[in-house]
Amino acid sequence: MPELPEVENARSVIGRGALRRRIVDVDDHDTWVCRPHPPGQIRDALVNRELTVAHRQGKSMWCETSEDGPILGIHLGMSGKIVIADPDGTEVDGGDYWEGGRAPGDHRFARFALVFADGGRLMLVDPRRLGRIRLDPPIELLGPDATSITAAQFRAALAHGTAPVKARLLDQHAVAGIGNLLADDILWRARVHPGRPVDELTPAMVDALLRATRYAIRTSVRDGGVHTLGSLRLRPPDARCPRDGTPTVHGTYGGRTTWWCPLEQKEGHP
DNA sequence: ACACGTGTTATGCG
DNA sequence: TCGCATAACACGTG
Repeated sequence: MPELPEVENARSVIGRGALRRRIVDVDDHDTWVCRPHPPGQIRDALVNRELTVAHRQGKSMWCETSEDGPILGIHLGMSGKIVIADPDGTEVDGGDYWEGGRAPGDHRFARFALVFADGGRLMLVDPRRLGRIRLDPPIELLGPDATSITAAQFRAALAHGTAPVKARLLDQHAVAGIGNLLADDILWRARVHPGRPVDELTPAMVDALLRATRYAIRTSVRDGGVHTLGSLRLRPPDARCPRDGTPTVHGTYGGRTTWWCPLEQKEGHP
């Protein structure tokens, strides 16, 4: 499922395959994925325009449109994928990221589409319909992007409150782009317990978390996904910490299943 | 059949 | 009002 590396890949798919092509039709009939827009509203706003630039911040994408048109917001959710197809339906580009069991060319779950003048199309393929398409999304609410966050911004994101650090890392308003697997990897790498309240983090822990964030983001983007992260081996069956062989434990923080090494990531005061 | 899920958001509580 | 926790969302997969 998409995390930041997959979203960056999807953005590049849009950048190389969907810009500067005149839009002649839009399939926006799925009012769940396209909420809050009624059917036809996105079409009316985009027909005869072009996408001009594709942006990403965290796991959110958006495109600028020609002639001072609206911003088109795109979010993949947990199951979405961007696919570019030829006029005859042949898939031209789906990126080289996660397929989620989908066979290339399977467009049964296309929930949204831009149709270009030559008949080609950009589709959001999304079986679970957890993705989102909307006009003028509230991008100003996003925190600093995890790929370019500064030390000062990172410290500020963890500075206040009592939330478990794992929940704060997942908060897209604090830092944009950290998903469940990346958060577990960052905490494991930094040897910080996921349940530690952010106001009980020491400066050394915050520094370790920043370094771990940069490492995890950099390597997973380079590798095109989170699947090369060592922390995946914290997960069952019979999972053991890749560093010390301790059987791992799991719980729930920030509403998501969380795995950690009980030897290295201890609760309580350091 | 049933539980689970790599994401977000509405709702409710103190 | 704020910060945080939880349920809900939708549906394929194991």
